[in-house]
Amino acid sequence: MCPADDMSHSGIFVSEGDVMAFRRTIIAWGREHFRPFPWRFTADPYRILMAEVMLHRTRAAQVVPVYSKFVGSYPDVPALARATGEELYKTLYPLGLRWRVALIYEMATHLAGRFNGSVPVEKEALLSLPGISDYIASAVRCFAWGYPDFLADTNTVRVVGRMFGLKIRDSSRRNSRFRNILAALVDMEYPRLYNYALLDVADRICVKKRPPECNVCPVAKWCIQAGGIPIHGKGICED
DNA sequence: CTCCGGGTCG
DNA sequence: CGACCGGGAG
Repeated sequence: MCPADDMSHSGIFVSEGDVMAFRRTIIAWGREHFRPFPWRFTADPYRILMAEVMLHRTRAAQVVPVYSKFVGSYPDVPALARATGEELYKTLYPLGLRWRVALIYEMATHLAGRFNGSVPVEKEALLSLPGISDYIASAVRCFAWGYPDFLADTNTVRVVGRMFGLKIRDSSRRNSRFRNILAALVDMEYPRLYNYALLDVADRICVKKRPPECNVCPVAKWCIQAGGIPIHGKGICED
């Protein structure tokens, strides 16, 4: 029996109220350290979807100029559907992963053909789009419509892995224990702010490079790695 | 579960 | 050099 199967008795969180305090704390920190990427100032699901595809295995800073040029040239699905492959290739080339050019082009075809030029809100429909899996589907649903979907990527998995002392592997973002924790932690009232904050903590504080910045981490008191856990920490769980 | 992708920048 | 707000193939 590992921590996190029940948040309130995980040894990390002593009660549901403690979980709420965690959410409030990370959101408060997130508001002060919000990274102002251009795709964070729109609720247009099309633009958020395109941003997430561009962010796939690509540094956010590298995406910024390409994203801005892209939405200027193709502000909506019809405009994208009219684009030529050569135009798209030139716009997206600086991002690398050139298979994304064909993917985005194909995506425009699906959105225009099957979804009347709009981005579907249902998880199943999003997952039916080419190149879209759990992370991007959830990110679009949360950031565009405010659904409290959890985000499981290498960064958020690293944060909860350290918090709960779970061994982090390449497969952890698809592991049910990690996913259950991430799902249980999401703030149901402010999911956008919460998920932005979690991503920003992962990027600015809980960095992959060791050691992480635990001395300035806003949620260190709920983290085994940071030496928080006041009373009965359950220790490391291997698997 | 493991492995790969790509131009770009810290 | 190594790593990047993941997804699909093997």
